[in-house]
Amino acid sequence: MTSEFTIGLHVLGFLTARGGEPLTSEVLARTYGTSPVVLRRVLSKLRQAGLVATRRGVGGGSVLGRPSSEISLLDVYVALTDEPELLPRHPGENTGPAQVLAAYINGIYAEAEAALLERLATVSIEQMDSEVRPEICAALEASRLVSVARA
Amino acid sequence: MTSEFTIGLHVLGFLTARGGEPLTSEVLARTYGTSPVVLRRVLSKLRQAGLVATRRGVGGGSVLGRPSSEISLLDVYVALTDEPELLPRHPGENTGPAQVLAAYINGIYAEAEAALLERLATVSIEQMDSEVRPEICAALEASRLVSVARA
DNA sequence: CTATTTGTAACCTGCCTGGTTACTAATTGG
DNA sequence: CCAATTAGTAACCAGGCAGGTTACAAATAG
Repeated sequence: MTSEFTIGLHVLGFLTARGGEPLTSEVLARTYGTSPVVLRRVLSKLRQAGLVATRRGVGGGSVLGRPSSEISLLDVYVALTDEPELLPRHPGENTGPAQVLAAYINGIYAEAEAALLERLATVSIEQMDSEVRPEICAALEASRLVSVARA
Repeated sequence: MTSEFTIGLHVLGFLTARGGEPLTSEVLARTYGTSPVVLRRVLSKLRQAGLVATRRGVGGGSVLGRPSSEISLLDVYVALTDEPELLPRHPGENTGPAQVLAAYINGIYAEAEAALLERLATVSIEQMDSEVRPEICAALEASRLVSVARA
Protein backbone atom coordinates (compact mmCIF):
# COMPACT_ATOMS: atom_id res chain seq x y z
CA MET A 1 0.00 0.00 0.00
CA THR A 2 2.29 2.69 -1.24
CA SER A 3 -0.28 5.44 -0.88
CA GLU A 4 -1.01 4.80 2.77
CA PHE A 5 1.99 6.79 3.88
CA THR A 6 0.75 9.84 2.01
CA ILE A 7 -2.74 9.36 3.37
CA GLY A 8 -1.36 9.08 6.91
CA LEU A 9 0.54 12.34 6.54
CA HIS A 10 -2.57 13.98 5.14
CA VAL A 11 -4.62 12.85 8.12
CA LEU A 12 -2.13 13.96 10.74
CA GLY A 13 -1.44 17.22 8.97
CA PHE A 14 -5.11 17.97 8.66
CA LEU A 15 -5.79 17.16 12.30
CA THR A 16 -2.91 19.42 13.25
CA ALA A 17 -4.34 22.26 11.19
CA ARG A 18 -7.67 21.86 12.99
CA GLY A 19 -6.18 21.97 16.47
CA GLY A 20 -8.02 19.38 18.53
CA GLU A 21 -11.37 19.40 16.77
CA PRO A 22 -12.36 15.82 15.86
CA LEU A 23 -12.78 15.12 12.15
CA THR A 24 -14.83 12.28 10.67
CA SER A 25 -13.35 9.79 8.27
CA GLU A 26 -15.86 11.00 5.73
CA VAL A 27 -14.42 14.52 5.77
CA LEU A 28 -10.85 13.26 5.74
CA ALA A 29 -11.62 10.96 2.84
CA ARG A 30 -13.23 13.74 0.84
CA THR A 31 -10.37 16.16 1.35
CA TYR A 32 -7.85 13.55 0.32
CA GLY A 33 -9.89 12.15 -2.52
CA THR A 34 -10.59 8.58 -1.51
CA SER A 35 -13.30 6.54 0.18
CA PRO A 36 -14.02 6.55 3.93
CA VAL A 37 -13.29 2.84 4.22
CA VAL A 38 -9.86 3.13 2.69
CA LEU A 39 -9.15 6.01 5.01
CA ARG A 40 -10.32 4.10 8.06
CA ARG A 41 -7.92 1.32 7.23
CA VAL A 42 -5.14 3.86 7.58
CA LEU A 43 -6.68 5.35 10.72
CA SER A 44 -6.81 1.88 12.22
CA LYS A 45 -3.05 1.48 11.94
CA LEU A 46 -2.40 5.01 13.18
CA ARG A 47 -4.58 4.30 16.19
CA GLN A 48 -2.71 1.11 17.01
CA ALA A 49 0.48 3.16 17.00
CA GLY A 50 -1.08 5.76 19.28
CA LEU A 51 -0.79 8.53 16.72
CA VAL A 52 -4.53 9.22 16.68
CA ALA A 53 -7.47 8.63 19.01
CA THR A 54 -10.95 7.94 17.69
CA ARG A 55 -14.48 8.12 19.04
CA ARG A 56 -17.52 6.57 17.41
CA GLY A 57 -21.05 7.86 17.20
CA VAL A 58 -22.58 11.28 16.82
CA GLY A 59 -19.96 14.02 16.96
CA GLY A 60 -17.24 11.40 16.77
CA GLY A 61 -14.11 11.31 14.71
CA SER A 62 -10.35 11.34 15.12
CA VAL A 63 -7.93 13.59 16.95
CA LEU A 64 -4.16 13.55 17.38
CA GLY A 65 -2.89 11.02 19.89
CA ARG A 66 -0.12 13.37 21.00
CA PRO A 67 1.18 16.82 20.01
CA SER A 68 2.20 17.12 16.37
CA SER A 69 5.63 18.26 17.49
CA GLU A 70 6.13 14.83 19.04
CA ILE A 71 5.23 12.82 15.94
CA SER A 72 7.96 12.30 13.38
CA LEU A 73 7.43 11.23 9.79
CA LEU A 74 9.31 8.08 10.75
CA ASP A 75 6.64 7.30 13.35
CA VAL A 76 4.05 7.48 10.59
CA TYR A 77 6.17 5.38 8.27
CA VAL A 78 6.66 2.53 10.72
CA ALA A 79 3.01 2.65 11.75
CA LEU A 80 1.87 2.14 8.16
CA THR A 81 4.55 -0.13 6.76
CA ASP A 82 3.95 -3.73 7.72
CA GLU A 83 7.24 -5.22 6.68
CA PRO A 84 10.07 -2.85 7.45
CA GLU A 85 11.10 -2.90 3.80
CA LEU A 86 10.02 -0.24 1.42
CA LEU A 87 12.71 -0.74 -1.15
CA PRO A 88 12.47 -3.49 -3.72
CA ARG A 89 13.90 -6.44 -1.90
CA HIS A 90 14.19 -9.50 -4.08
CA PRO A 91 12.43 -12.36 -2.37
CA GLY A 92 13.83 -15.25 -4.34
CA GLU A 93 14.63 -18.77 -3.43
CA ASN A 94 16.96 -19.51 -0.56
CA THR A 95 19.54 -21.13 -2.82
CA GLY A 96 21.26 -20.50 -6.11
CA PRO A 97 23.32 -17.72 -7.60
CA ALA A 98 20.36 -15.39 -8.00
CA GLN A 99 20.04 -15.32 -4.23
CA VAL A 100 23.69 -14.32 -3.77
CA LEU A 101 23.31 -11.39 -6.15
CA ALA A 102 20.04 -10.37 -4.54
CA ALA A 103 21.66 -10.34 -1.11
CA TYR A 104 24.45 -8.15 -2.42
CA ILE A 105 22.06 -5.62 -3.91
CA ASN A 106 19.82 -5.71 -0.89
CA GLY A 107 22.79 -4.67 1.19
CA ILE A 108 23.23 -1.55 -0.90
CA TYR A 109 19.53 -0.81 -0.84
CA ALA A 110 19.44 -1.30 2.92
CA GLU A 111 22.04 1.43 3.29
CA ALA A 112 19.91 3.78 1.24
CA GLU A 113 16.81 2.87 3.18
CA ALA A 114 18.54 3.50 6.49
CA ALA A 115 19.49 6.95 5.28
CA LEU A 116 15.89 7.59 4.26
CA LEU A 117 14.56 6.55 7.66
CA GLU A 118 17.06 8.76 9.45
CA ARG A 119 15.90 11.63 7.34
CA LEU A 120 12.25 10.93 8.10
CA ALA A 121 13.07 10.92 11.79
CA THR A 122 14.29 14.50 11.61
CA VAL A 123 10.98 15.93 10.42
CA SER A 124 7.97 16.30 12.71
CA ILE A 125 4.35 16.58 11.62
CA GLU A 126 4.39 20.09 13.06
CA GLN A 127 7.27 21.06 10.78
CA MET A 128 5.67 19.47 7.77
CA ASP A 129 2.40 21.21 8.51
CA SER A 130 4.02 24.63 8.74
CA GLU A 131 5.71 24.06 5.40
CA VAL A 132 2.77 22.81 3.38
CA ARG A 133 -0.20 24.43 5.12
CA PRO A 134 -0.31 27.47 2.82
CA GLU A 135 -0.36 25.36 -0.31
CA ILE A 136 -2.89 22.95 1.15
CA CYS A 137 -5.21 25.81 1.98
CA ALA A 138 -4.87 27.20 -1.52
CA ALA A 139 -5.68 23.83 -3.02
CA LEU A 140 -8.69 23.38 -0.77
CA GLU A 141 -9.91 26.86 -1.68
CA ALA A 142 -9.59 26.02 -5.36
CA SER A 143 -11.56 22.79 -5.12
CA ARG A 144 -14.21 24.55 -3.07
CA LEU A 145 -14.59 27.12 -5.79
CA VAL A 146 -15.16 24.36 -8.27
CA SER A 147 -17.89 22.92 -6.10
CA VAL A 148 -19.55 26.32 -5.81
CA ALA A 149 -19.37 26.85 -9.53
CA ARG A 150 -21.11 23.52 -10.08
CA ALA A 151 -23.91 24.18 -7.59
CA MET B 1 10.23 -5.08 -13.52
CA THR B 2 11.95 -5.06 -10.19
CA SER B 3 13.91 -8.23 -10.91
CA GLU B 4 15.47 -6.97 -14.12
CA PHE B 5 18.14 -5.09 -12.24
CA THR B 6 19.22 -8.26 -10.48
CA ILE B 7 19.15 -10.20 -13.73
CA GLY B 8 21.25 -7.54 -15.40
CA LEU B 9 23.88 -7.74 -12.68
CA HIS B 10 23.84 -11.52 -12.95
CA VAL B 11 24.44 -11.35 -16.68
CA LEU B 12 27.27 -8.84 -16.49
CA GLY B 13 28.86 -10.57 -13.53
CA PHE B 14 28.70 -13.92 -15.26
CA LEU B 15 30.17 -12.56 -18.48
CA THR B 16 32.96 -10.99 -16.46
CA ALA B 17 33.70 -14.29 -14.77
CA ARG B 18 33.96 -15.95 -18.18
CA GLY B 19 36.36 -13.39 -19.59
CA GLY B 20 35.33 -12.75 -23.18
CA GLU B 21 33.77 -16.11 -24.02
CA PRO B 22 30.26 -15.57 -25.46
CA LEU B 23 27.41 -17.09 -23.48
CA THR B 24 24.00 -17.98 -24.87
CA SER B 25 20.82 -16.63 -23.36
CA GLU B 26 19.86 -20.22 -22.67
CA VAL B 27 22.84 -20.74 -20.38
CA LEU B 28 22.40 -17.37 -18.69
CA ALA B 29 18.72 -18.10 -18.13
CA ARG B 30 19.42 -21.49 -16.64
CA THR B 31 22.07 -20.20 -14.24
CA TYR B 32 19.79 -17.43 -13.05
CA GLY B 33 16.68 -19.54 -12.93
CA THR B 34 14.40 -18.00 -15.50
CA SER B 35 13.41 -18.44 -19.15
CA PRO B 36 15.57 -17.46 -22.13
CA VAL B 37 12.95 -15.03 -23.40
CA VAL B 38 12.79 -13.12 -20.14
CA LEU B 39 16.55 -12.95 -20.12
CA ARG B 40 16.69 -11.70 -23.68
CA ARG B 41 14.38 -8.88 -22.76
CA VAL B 42 17.01 -7.75 -20.28
CA LEU B 43 19.83 -8.35 -22.76
CA SER B 44 18.01 -6.20 -25.27
CA LYS B 45 18.10 -3.20 -22.96
CA LEU B 46 21.69 -3.83 -21.97
CA ARG B 47 22.63 -3.94 -25.63
CA GLN B 48 20.91 -0.64 -26.36
CA ALA B 49 22.99 0.88 -23.57
CA GLY B 50 26.17 -0.62 -25.03
CA LEU B 51 26.84 -2.75 -21.97
CA VAL B 52 26.80 -6.03 -23.94
CA ALA B 53 27.29 -7.05 -27.55
CA THR B 54 25.45 -10.00 -29.07
CA ARG B 55 25.89 -12.27 -32.05
CA ARG B 56 23.25 -14.61 -33.44
CA GLY B 57 23.63 -18.01 -34.95
CA VAL B 58 25.83 -20.98 -34.19
CA GLY B 59 28.45 -20.19 -31.60
CA GLY B 60 26.68 -16.90 -30.88
CA GLY B 61 25.82 -15.30 -27.57
CA SER B 62 26.62 -12.20 -25.57
CA VAL B 63 29.85 -10.62 -24.39
CA LEU B 64 30.64 -7.48 -22.42
CA GLY B 65 30.37 -4.27 -24.39
CA ARG B 66 33.30 -2.77 -22.50
CA PRO B 67 35.61 -3.77 -19.65
CA SER B 68 33.81 -4.64 -16.41
CA SER B 69 35.89 -2.04 -14.63
CA GLU B 70 34.22 0.61 -16.78
CA ILE B 71 30.65 -0.43 -16.04
CA SER B 72 29.10 0.90 -12.85
CA LEU B 73 26.03 -0.49 -11.16
CA LEU B 74 24.44 2.85 -11.96
CA ASP B 75 24.97 2.21 -15.66
CA VAL B 76 23.05 -1.03 -15.28
CA TYR B 77 20.35 0.65 -13.27
CA VAL B 78 19.67 3.39 -15.80
CA ALA B 79 19.80 0.91 -18.67
CA LEU B 80 17.06 -1.21 -17.11
CA THR B 81 14.87 1.38 -15.45
CA ASP B 82 12.53 3.02 -17.93
CA GLU B 83 11.23 5.83 -15.79
CA PRO B 84 13.99 7.28 -13.67
CA GLU B 85 12.00 6.61 -10.51
CA LEU B 86 12.49 3.53 -8.45
CA LEU B 87 11.08 4.78 -5.21
CA PRO B 88 7.34 4.89 -4.69
CA ARG B 89 6.44 8.22 -6.13
CA HIS B 90 2.84 9.12 -5.68
CA PRO B 91 1.34 9.78 -9.07
CA GLY B 92 -1.87 11.52 -8.10
CA GLU B 93 -3.91 14.16 -9.80
CA ASN B 94 -2.42 17.50 -10.68
CA THR B 95 -4.66 19.37 -8.25
CA GLY B 96 -5.91 19.10 -4.71
CA PRO B 97 -4.32 18.79 -1.29
CA ALA B 98 -3.20 15.22 -1.88
CA GLN B 99 -0.92 16.47 -4.61
CA VAL B 100 0.70 19.01 -2.31
CA LEU B 101 1.49 16.34 0.26
CA ALA B 102 2.74 13.97 -2.40
CA ALA B 103 5.08 16.63 -3.77
CA TYR B 104 6.46 17.21 -0.29
CA ILE B 105 7.14 13.53 0.30
CA ASN B 106 8.50 13.06 -3.17
CA GLY B 107 11.06 15.70 -2.36
CA ILE B 108 12.32 13.69 0.59
CA TYR B 109 12.28 10.49 -1.41
CA ALA B 110 14.15 12.17 -4.23
CA GLU B 111 16.94 13.01 -1.81
CA ALA B 112 17.16 9.39 -0.76
CA GLU B 113 17.07 8.18 -4.33
CA ALA B 114 19.85 10.55 -5.32
CA ALA B 115 21.98 9.15 -2.52
CA LEU B 116 21.25 5.63 -3.72
CA LEU B 117 22.24 6.44 -7.29
CA GLU B 118 25.45 8.07 -6.13
CA ARG B 119 26.24 4.94 -4.20
CA LEU B 120 25.55 2.72 -7.21
CA ALA B 121 27.89 4.88 -9.26
CA THR B 122 30.77 4.07 -6.94
CA VAL B 123 30.63 0.32 -7.53
CA SER B 124 31.84 -1.26 -10.77
CA ILE B 125 30.83 -4.66 -12.10
CA GLU B 126 34.44 -5.69 -11.63
CA GLN B 127 34.28 -4.85 -7.92
CA MET B 128 30.97 -6.57 -7.47
CA ASP B 129 32.27 -9.65 -9.27
CA SER B 130 35.32 -9.91 -7.03
CA GLU B 131 33.10 -9.69 -3.96
CA VAL B 132 30.44 -12.20 -4.89
CA ARG B 133 32.29 -14.58 -7.21
CA PRO B 134 33.23 -17.05 -4.47
CA GLU B 135 29.68 -17.37 -3.23
CA ILE B 136 28.28 -17.59 -6.74
CA CYS B 137 30.66 -20.43 -7.54
CA ALA B 138 29.66 -22.27 -4.41
CA ALA B 139 26.00 -21.89 -5.25
CA LEU B 140 26.53 -23.09 -8.82
CA GLU B 141 28.46 -26.05 -7.52
CA ALA B 142 25.64 -26.91 -5.15
CA SER B 143 22.97 -26.79 -7.83
CA ARG B 144 25.13 -28.84 -10.14
CA LEU B 145 25.41 -31.50 -7.44
CA VAL B 146 21.65 -31.56 -7.18
CA SER B 147 21.36 -32.10 -10.92
CA VAL B 148 23.88 -34.94 -10.77
CA ALA B 149 22.06 -36.53 -7.88
CA ARG B 150 18.84 -36.50 -9.85
CA ALA B 151 20.32 -37.95 -13.01
C1' DC C 1 -34.59 3.89 20.64
C1' DT C 2 -32.69 6.25 16.78
C1' DA C 3 -29.30 8.53 14.17
C1' DT C 4 -24.64 8.85 13.46
C1' DT C 5 -20.13 7.30 13.05
C1' DT C 6 -16.45 3.95 13.31
C1' DG C 7 -14.53 -1.18 12.67
C1' DT C 8 -13.86 -4.68 9.65
C1' DA C 9 -14.63 -8.53 6.78
C1' DA C 10 -15.49 -9.91 2.10
C1' DC C 11 -15.41 -9.29 -2.50
C1' DC C 12 -14.31 -7.10 -7.08
C1' DT C 13 -11.39 -5.00 -10.52
C1' DG C 14 -7.44 -3.21 -12.93
C1' DC C 15 -2.60 -3.20 -13.26
C1' DC C 16 1.89 -5.02 -13.28
C1' DT C 17 5.33 -8.59 -13.35
C1' DG C 18 6.90 -12.64 -14.97
C1' DG C 19 6.23 -16.54 -17.90
C1' DT C 20 5.08 -18.96 -22.29
C1' DT C 21 4.21 -19.51 -27.17
C1' DA C 22 5.13 -18.58 -31.69
C1' DC C 23 7.21 -16.79 -35.29
C1' DT C 24 11.03 -14.12 -37.78
C1' DA C 25 15.92 -12.86 -38.61
C1' DA C 26 20.74 -13.68 -38.62
C1' DT C 27 24.80 -16.52 -38.75
C1' DT C 28 27.67 -20.63 -39.29
C1' DG C 29 28.87 -24.87 -41.58
C1' DG C 30 28.21 -28.46 -44.92
C1' DC D 1 21.62 -23.28 -51.20
C1' DC D 2 20.18 -25.84 -47.07
C1' DA D 3 20.03 -27.06 -42.31
C1' DA D 4 20.93 -26.14 -37.66
C1' DT D 5 21.50 -22.93 -34.13
C1' DT D 6 20.79 -18.80 -31.75
C1' DA D 7 18.87 -14.17 -30.92
C1' DG D 8 14.73 -10.56 -31.48
C1' DT D 9 10.26 -9.63 -30.52
C1' DA D 10 5.40 -9.55 -30.52
C1' DA D 11 1.37 -11.49 -28.38
C1' DC D 12 -1.00 -13.67 -25.06
C1' DC D 13 -1.73 -15.79 -20.19
C1' DA D 14 -1.80 -16.13 -15.12
C1' DG D 15 -1.02 -14.87 -10.32
C1' DG D 16 -0.49 -11.26 -6.96
C1' DC D 17 -1.51 -6.96 -5.09
C1' DA D 18 -3.29 -2.25 -4.33
C1' DG D 19 -7.22 0.18 -4.01
C1' DG D 20 -12.08 0.53 -4.16
C1' DT D 21 -16.90 -0.92 -2.88
C1' DT D 22 -20.47 -3.25 -0.35
C1' DA D 23 -22.34 -4.94 3.71
C1' DC D 24 -23.02 -5.36 8.22
C1' DA D 25 -21.79 -5.12 13.25
C1' DA D 26 -20.54 -2.13 17.26
C1' DA D 27 -20.40 2.04 19.85
C1' DT D 28 -22.10 6.54 21.31
C1' DA D 29 -24.88 10.95 21.77
C1' DG D 30 -29.29 12.70 22.43
